[in-house]
Amino acid sequence: MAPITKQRKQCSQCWVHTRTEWSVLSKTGVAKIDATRRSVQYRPGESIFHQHEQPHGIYCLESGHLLLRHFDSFGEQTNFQVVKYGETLGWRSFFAERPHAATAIALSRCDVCFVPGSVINECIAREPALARAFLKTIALDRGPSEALMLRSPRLPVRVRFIYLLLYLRSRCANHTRRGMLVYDLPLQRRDIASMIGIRNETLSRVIRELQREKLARFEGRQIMVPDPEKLFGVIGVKLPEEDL
Amino acid sequence: MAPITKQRKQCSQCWVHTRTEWSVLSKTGVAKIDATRRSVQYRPGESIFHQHEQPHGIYCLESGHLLLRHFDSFGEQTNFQVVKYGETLGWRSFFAERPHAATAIALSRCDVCFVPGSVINECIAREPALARAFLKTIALDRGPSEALMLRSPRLPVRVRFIYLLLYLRSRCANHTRRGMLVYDLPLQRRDIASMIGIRNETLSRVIRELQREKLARFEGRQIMVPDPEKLFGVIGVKLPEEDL
DNA sequence: TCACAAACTTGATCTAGATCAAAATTGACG
DNA sequence: CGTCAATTTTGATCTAGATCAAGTTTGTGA
Repeated sequence: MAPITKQRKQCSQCWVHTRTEWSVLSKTGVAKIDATRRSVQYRPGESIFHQHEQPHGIYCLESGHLLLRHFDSFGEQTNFQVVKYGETLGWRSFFAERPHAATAIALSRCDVCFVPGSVINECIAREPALARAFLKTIALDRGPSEALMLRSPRLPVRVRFIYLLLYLRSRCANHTRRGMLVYDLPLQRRDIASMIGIRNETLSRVIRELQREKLARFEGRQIMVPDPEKLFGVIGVKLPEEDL
Repeated sequence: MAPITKQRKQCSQCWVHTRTEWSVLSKTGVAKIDATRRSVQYRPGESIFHQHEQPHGIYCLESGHLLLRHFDSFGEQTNFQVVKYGETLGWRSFFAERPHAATAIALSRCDVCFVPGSVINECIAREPALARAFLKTIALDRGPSEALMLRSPRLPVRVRFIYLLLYLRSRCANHTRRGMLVYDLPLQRRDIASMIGIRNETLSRVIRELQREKLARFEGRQIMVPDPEKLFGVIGVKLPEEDL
């Protein structure tokens, strides 16, 4: 089935616009983007762009979650990023002027806008604030330290998994009033395992262990963490005050 | 011993200026930077900035090599980048507006210029081309795929090591006319091991093995690769024509 | 050029996590 | 609601690479 293309409401009225890099743009800039963007809906499993393809612009995720997945020459695949509604994607390859290093796969129903590169280039030339915004986005994206923690082969699997939960917190978790952290994962076990470079079976065992230690409860795709401070304390990370 | 501060020749006459992001700047821009930058010389082992420090600007490496090293909360350290003369550094944290995620350590005698953030901000606001240049730099920096190959715990150590050689090629290797690739590493064995997350001893064994297979010859800090195409073929990477 | 420390290599074990092989659970669809 | 396929869990082994313990080489400074 081909993805569904439809014209949506204006950018200036789109809630996403206020939360992304575009928010720094002038009205003229937004109008220019609005005039050329294209909105497409994807179903779970469909892909938005493919590894090795030449990038032609930047995407904007209006709803849903998606996954960035890299295939290497050994046939192994690694998921290295979850993208949440309200984020932009595809900028790294676009600004690097290199083929995409990953494939973006919809995890749920996704509304995605595509903004052509030519328009972005124009806007950046005219409004330095947009460049600043993207500079910050790229600079923050999985800064070396975070990537290092998730993948360092020297760290035990359970540590890497807890780091992953830390990473996923802002993307698929909510706090309840009792301070409990609740994840609604858009991911299967296999996808989770692939994010920290381990096998399915190993993930199962780690989960069992954390469950036994009462650090977290796992029910299907839901994870409940009764005491986040305790869980993340295991990896020596203190959560900022406002997060508890 | 305190690092040596000295005033050097003008930026406009510095060979580095022509090869970095600054090259896109107007004369006025360059002059502005020249007026505020500060040049410092470091000896091997000295550090240029420290993990957790707040960034105040961007550095420019005029000569020498340095290493970016990350310390985690488990006391492990990971080297994740070699910076070569003619490159800038410190931009990621600067643009992310976050503390440095790594410490920069001189591997050899290094001449480093520091450009204060306020001037960079001014230049970027005035000349979008500079923002573009940095966007490209950050976007290219260890794009996910490269980082993934060097650190993926699923890849055997020998594969990660060959990927490391591929990565280091542009930073500390030269081709001879016979097509042989010669590395002059500014790194000790332990530093190399730390870049791919393995132990010293394991690195020794991998080296011995590659030597035995005649894929490379190791003499101290020099590595000779008689047939690069063959070596990198092991990891399924084809070098672009112009590199052979 | 000698002596001591640091860096590196080698060999012998040990173990975390992979791999293999079933079972158990979940889910999708008629 | 029942059936079949996909996903996940569990258990039993196996192994790459870590760890531990000597050696050996290299480098540095008197």
